[in-house]
Amino acid sequence: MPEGHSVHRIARQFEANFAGRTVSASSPQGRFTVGAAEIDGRRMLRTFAVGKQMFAEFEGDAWLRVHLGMYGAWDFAGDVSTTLGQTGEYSTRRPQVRIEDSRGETSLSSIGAPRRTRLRMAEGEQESELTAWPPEPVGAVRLRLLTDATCADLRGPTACELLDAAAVERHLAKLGPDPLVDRGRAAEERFVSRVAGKRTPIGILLMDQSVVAGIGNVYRAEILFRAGIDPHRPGSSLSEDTARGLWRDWAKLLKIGVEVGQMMTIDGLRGKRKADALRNRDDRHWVYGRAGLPCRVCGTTVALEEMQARKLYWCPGCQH
DNA sequence: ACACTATGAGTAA
DNA sequence: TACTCCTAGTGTC
Repeated sequence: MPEGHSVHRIARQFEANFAGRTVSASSPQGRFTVGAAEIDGRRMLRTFAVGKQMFAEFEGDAWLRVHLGMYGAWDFAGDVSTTLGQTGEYSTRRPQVRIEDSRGETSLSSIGAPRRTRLRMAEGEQESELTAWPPEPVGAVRLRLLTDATCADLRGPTACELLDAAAVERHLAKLGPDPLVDRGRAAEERFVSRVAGKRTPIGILLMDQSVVAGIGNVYRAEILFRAGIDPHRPGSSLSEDTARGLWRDWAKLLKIGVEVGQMMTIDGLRGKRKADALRNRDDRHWVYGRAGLPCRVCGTTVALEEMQARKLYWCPGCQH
């Protein structure tokens, strides 16, 4: 679920609903009690994402750093106003969180990873429980951030810690360029030169957050397929233009991902095919998760192997 | 009840 | 390369 696009969406959600507001913080699960107490009652100044990491600044030089890891998630409830799309990443298999906006209208949230529905009441439950505010925490909520109107629950992060500005800088310094943060030509050049100087397979370089921030296992496989590049090729074997193309395609896919709320890596679809792709994860990618199936382009069986303890999907027919 | 999986990454060996 | 941490959903017995 969380590659770079999700984290940018979540950061935007915090900007929309938490920035500038006083926030109460707690750790219902109990594993972040001290940190939550530290920011409880402070005003959140801003939130931004770099790669897969999110940083939220609170007044008084208190920074929250969150990394969702492989299955971390933020669930939002209450007023979740946003200009983002509402495509519904989890519409088919996961229940959504019902959102009531400031006008009292109800919609479904596709932000974060809604895993619980409040649409259905258990038998015998009171109506008041349905609309209780704040909602009862469900599952292992590491951190709950709450304003008068909006509730954000964090579960399963691989990192959740409080830092000062200097420590934030140290984390940022380790990260490679993120197309949504580093928009200039310099970022592109930084990526290109990092790739050109390494004999490491490009399939590994794309996953290295110090080379480029935000790409995960899905985007890695898809970007390389789209470029027709064998993941095993050393970075140094790619032409400068080819490396540049990878960066630009990542920038394009990331932008789509943030807008749509899904890793849509087969872009340009229309009509039924687009609808299918939005609804079914199986129709969304060229090679990711398609081991043993025929390549959508050439029919060659999509290969699967372990690379750095992660599953690598690619098409030996299309990628050289 | 238990086993296994996942869009991640740090650390030890 | 292997182990570790975090959580929830799915599949198997």
